[in-house]
Amino acid sequence: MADVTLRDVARVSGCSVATVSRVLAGTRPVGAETARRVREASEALGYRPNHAARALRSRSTGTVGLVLPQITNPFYPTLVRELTHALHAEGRAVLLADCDDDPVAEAEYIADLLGRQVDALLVIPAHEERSRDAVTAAVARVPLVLMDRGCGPAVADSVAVDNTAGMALVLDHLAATGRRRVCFLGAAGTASTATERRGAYAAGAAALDPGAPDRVALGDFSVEWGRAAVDEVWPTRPDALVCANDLIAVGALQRLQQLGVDVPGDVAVTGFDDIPMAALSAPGITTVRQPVAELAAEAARLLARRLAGGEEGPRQAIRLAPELIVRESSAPSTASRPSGTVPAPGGGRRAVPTQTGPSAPA
Amino acid sequence: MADVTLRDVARVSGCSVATVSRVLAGTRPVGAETARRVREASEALGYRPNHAARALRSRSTGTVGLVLPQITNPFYPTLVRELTHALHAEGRAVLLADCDDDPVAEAEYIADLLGRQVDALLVIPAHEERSRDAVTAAVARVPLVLMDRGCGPAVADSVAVDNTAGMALVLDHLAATGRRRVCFLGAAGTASTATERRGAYAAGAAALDPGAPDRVALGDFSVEWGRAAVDEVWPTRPDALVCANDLIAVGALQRLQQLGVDVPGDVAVTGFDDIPMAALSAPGITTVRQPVAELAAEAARLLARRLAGGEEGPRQAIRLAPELIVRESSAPSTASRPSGTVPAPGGGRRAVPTQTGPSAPA
DNA sequence: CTGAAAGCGCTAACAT
DNA sequence: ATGTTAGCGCTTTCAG
Repeated sequence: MADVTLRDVARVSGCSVATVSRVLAGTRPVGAETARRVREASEALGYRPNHAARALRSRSTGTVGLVLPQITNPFYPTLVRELTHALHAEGRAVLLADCDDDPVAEAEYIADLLGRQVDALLVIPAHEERSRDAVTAAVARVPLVLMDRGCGPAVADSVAVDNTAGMALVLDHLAATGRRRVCFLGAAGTASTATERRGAYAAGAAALDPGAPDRVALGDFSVEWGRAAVDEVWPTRPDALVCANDLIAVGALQRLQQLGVDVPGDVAVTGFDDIPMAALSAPGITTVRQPVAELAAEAARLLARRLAGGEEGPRQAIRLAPELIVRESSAPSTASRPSGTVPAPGGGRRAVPTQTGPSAPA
Repeated sequence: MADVTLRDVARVSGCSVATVSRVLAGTRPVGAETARRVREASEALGYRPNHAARALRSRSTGTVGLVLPQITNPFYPTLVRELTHALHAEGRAVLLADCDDDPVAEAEYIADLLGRQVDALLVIPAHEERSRDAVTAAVARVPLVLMDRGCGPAVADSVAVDNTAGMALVLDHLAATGRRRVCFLGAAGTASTATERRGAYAAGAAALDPGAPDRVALGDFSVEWGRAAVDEVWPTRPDALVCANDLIAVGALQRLQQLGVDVPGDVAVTGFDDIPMAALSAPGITTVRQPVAELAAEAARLLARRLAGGEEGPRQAIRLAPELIVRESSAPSTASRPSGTVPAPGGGRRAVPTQTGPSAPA
């Protein structure tokens, strides 16, 4: 309450402010007895360092800015949580900015955060191209790590899941469970998550069926698009819908159920990200889980490295391996129907089960 | 990049640092011509105020701390978004701390944020009692607004939805659609959201059925509990499950579907909060929508008031009215099935629809 | 190992 | 209306 300063601690412990500073920061060796007295006094007075003063003097605020496109995107809360925890563990605080998918707002937030002397920036760019200038400008001022999405080649250090590997996990799984007429419900646009996932689909789907790479519908990463996409592709009678993220999968599932289509009997549905809703949906959605805690830890590590080692060293692009989470939405089409369910009207061939756990690694 | 300071601007524009400061902050009248020169120089040099210095001197960082229990609780992302937008609009930045439902961590974050000289604190307390000391201590140092949950009587200004009114909306709706054997799936514990909602249920349910106030199962605010709670209450054959939040409702719905129970034919299910999942669930969940944007705006307003007007004025406890969102999960039990849907096997009586929009006010 | 002193960049008295 | 000056609380030379 009463703002206790270094001077107060110095007075009470009977030494100079310099000594107190050294004890508390551990910057330089201090006599054991003196150190004890200082710590005692500091404790007794309830001393709290004034970060503003410290920042002014040491040019470091112990603060990092986190700029993201939409906290309401269900993939981000978990990421934010892991990031804040990782950074707090290093004694840093997190300034949060939600730019609402607007690159202009994003640029303003970045500028504002730089003005507030953040030590570093963590950015999930809102747009592949339109975020680039602001990010590039920021990179020149502070360490900056890009997360989740890219923003041009080698613009900054980056950490993301290996989307290509994730899509391969899905396709392998579908192949192994007898699906052939797969079809991709993806997102148009240049976001790296969109391009990488659809690229990986195109590359891998040919192994299932020569026609598969062309069975692609592109919209955005939303539930609404998932619903609409089903109407677009259903006439081609696919036996699996590979969705570019879980929201699309949720939408697809809804529309299929509305149409009376049996999932997974008639068609399998898969997602990407493993947002909470994927597990809670009925049927549960088979998806690719991003290693969120590890992504956060890597980002924090990269930042720490730049903050310590200065600017040197080449840009790093870290890709972490995802994990396939198998749920009911992709149970083999050959599976017998669970009891308590009614056969769909369209009627489809189906037979022997192969084995499907609620969650199995690839 | 090159750190331009007030002095540089002063030198170039040919006046004193004080004048420059006054021009840029607009604190005091300055000659038009001088002001122009200053602004020009500042522009030309790319001057960026140093917030650390400003904070040290003026004892105001333009920063507010936001402490919450769990960003992964699906109700909070929207709130966080609205709060950050409201505060950014006033030129403040937001320091985020997720205490992971741990009052001890919460206390540490609060102390840390105070050390970082936040101008104010926004706290969603993790615990009704165990958060109190930290909050009380913080209230003595900076303006503080409690959100969503309480933390003892009149500890600080607070903003929350009117839980009692919300529960009344639900009960009225159920009564109007012919439900009588209602039953409450709530949360034990002393969080205000838990106590107020179950209190309101107990108070209002008697109007439907004398036995209703006693048909109560208490657990926590989770999907898992929703599932378990169904097993606990289903033997009493209720025709409506009033859930204390949407997560419980989602769990209840899942378990009911697993049991082959028809919703809303056999039983209606309602939630509270209107998290995104409530709309996306199948059937959509009837729920009570919190006026999130308004809650955020009120909180920002309260903070601004304290920040401007000093400490004076009595503590305010603002309660905002919620809105009932009617979805399929509570359609009258007499409703006919939408076309394109397959009859469930368990077979339940059902008939004419009354009218159900995807979203209707009470 | 410790103390004295010089600011970090800015704002707010206090002069003029 | 403008300039001068004194710090905000801390870290960090530089002496001792």
